Amino acid sequence: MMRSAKAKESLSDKAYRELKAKILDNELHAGQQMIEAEVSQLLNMSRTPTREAMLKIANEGLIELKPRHGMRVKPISVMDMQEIYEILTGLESTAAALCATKGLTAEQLDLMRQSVVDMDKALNRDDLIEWAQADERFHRYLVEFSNNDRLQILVANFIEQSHRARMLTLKIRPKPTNSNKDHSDVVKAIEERNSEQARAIHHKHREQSGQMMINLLKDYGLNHI
Amino acid sequence: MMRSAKAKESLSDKAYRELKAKILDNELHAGQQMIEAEVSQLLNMSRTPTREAMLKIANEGLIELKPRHGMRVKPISVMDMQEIYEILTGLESTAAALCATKGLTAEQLDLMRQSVVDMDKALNRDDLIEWAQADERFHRYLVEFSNNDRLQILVANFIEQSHRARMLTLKIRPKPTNSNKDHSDVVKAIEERNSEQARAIHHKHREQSGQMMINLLKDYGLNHI
DNA sequence: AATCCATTTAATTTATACATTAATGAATTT
DNA sequence: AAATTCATTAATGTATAAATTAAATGGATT
Repeated sequence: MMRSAKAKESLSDKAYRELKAKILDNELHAGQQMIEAEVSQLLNMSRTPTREAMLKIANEGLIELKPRHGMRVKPISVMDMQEIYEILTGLESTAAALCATKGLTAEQLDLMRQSVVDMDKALNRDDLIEWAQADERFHRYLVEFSNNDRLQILVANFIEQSHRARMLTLKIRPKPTNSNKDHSDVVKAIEERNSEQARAIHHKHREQSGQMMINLLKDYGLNHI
Repeated sequence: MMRSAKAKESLSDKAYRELKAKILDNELHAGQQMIEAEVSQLLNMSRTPTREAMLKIANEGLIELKPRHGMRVKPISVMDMQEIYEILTGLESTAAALCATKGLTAEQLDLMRQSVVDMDKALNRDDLIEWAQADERFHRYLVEFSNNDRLQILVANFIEQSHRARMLTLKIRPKPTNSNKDHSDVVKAIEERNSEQARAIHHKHREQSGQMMINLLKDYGLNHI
C-alpha cells in the first residue's frame, strides 16, 4: 500500500508557511502592521491557526507582536544586520570546521566544488541571480554536511532574517569576484581535514561580506528593509 | 505615579514559564508524555494558553508534540549533547571574540574576574553547586557583554537544552580544576583586545568540557536524561 | 483651549464548543 | 487463531463566544 507523499498539512502549518512566504517575498513590507482579524481574513481561516502561525514567526524574529496593534513586519536595521551577521559568521565557521573535522565524502566535496564552478560561470555571464543561488547552495551544503541538524535549522533561520536585505543589496553590491577564491580555499581546507584553516577562511569570508552588506545599508540609508 | 514593576503576565506566559520550569527541574522526567488536557489540568487553566506554551517549548526543543499522544519531554541522547555542545562552543567562542573586538569596560572585566575568583573559592571548599553557579555566571557575562541580543537568546536556549544533563553529570564529573585557568586566560585575551586568542582559548575550553560531558554520558550509559 | 474623567470601543486573551481524524477494540470472517 | 472491518472513543485542530484589557473618544469643567 502506497501512502500519499505527505500528510495533509494543518491550517496552522498552512498559515505559517503562507504568512512567512508573504513576508520573505516582501508582499507584506517592512513596518506593515496587521491585526489578527485582518491576517486571518488574508489567509482565509479563523483566528486560531492564524494566531499560532503569528506566534511562531514572531519567535523566529521576522515579525513582532505589539499589544493592540497586532503583528508588525520587523524592519531590518543596520544594527540588526550586524547582530545577524555576527551570528551567521560564527555558526557557518563552526560548520566549516566541523566538516573538516568529521570529513566529507568524495560526492559531498564534488557538490561543493560544483557550486563554486557554477558561481564562476554565473559571474562570467554577469548573472547575479544565478550567482546568488549557487552561493546560497554552497553555504547550504556547508551546513548540511556538518551533520548537525540543530545547526542547520539555526542557520536557516538567520538566513531568513536577512533575506530581504540580501535580495535588495544584491542589485547594488559590487561584483563578488574574490568570493569564489574564498570558497574554493574552504573546500580545499576541508578536504585536507584542516579544521582550523577551514574555520578561519570561512570566518574571514563571512566577516567581509557581512561588513560589505552593512556598509551598503549605511551608505544608501536603507534602514527599513 | 509609580507603575507596578512588571506588566501582569498573561496566562500564556505563566503556562510557558511554569511548564518549562517543571521540565528543567526534572519534575516532568525525560520521556514522560502528557496530553493537552492533562497539562492544562496540571497548570490549572484552559487548553488555549497551555497549547501556546507547549508549541513554544516544542519550538525551543525541550519537548516534542506527537500527534495523538500530546507532548513528550525529549530525552537527551549522546548525539543530542554532541550537537548542542558543537553549537554552544561555536556561539560562545564567537561571543568571546566579539568581547575582545568591541572591548569591555573596567567594570565588566571586573565582574568576569570576580566570577573566576568565586569559582576558585568554591572549588577550594569542594562546593560544586556554588562552583557551577559561578561558572554559569562567567559564561552568562561573556555572552551578555558581547552586546548581541540575538546571540544571548540563542545561547540561553542551548544552555537550557543541556541543563538536565549538566545537573546530572555535575555529581560525577572530575573536579574542574583547570577550567579556571582557561577562564582567566580568556579574560586576559579580552582585556588585551586579542579576539583571535580569546576565541581560540574559549573554543578549546568548551570543546574539552563538552567532550568530558559526552564521555560521562557514554560511560555511565546515561542515554535518557 | 486644555485637561480630566468616564464611557465606549477595539483588540486581545482565554474558555469552550464543534469538527476532524487517528487509535482502539470488538465482532465477524477466514 | 489471525486478520479484517467497522463502530466507538479519544485527542487534536479549528472556530467562535465570553471576558479582559487598553486605547480612544468626547463631554464637562477649568
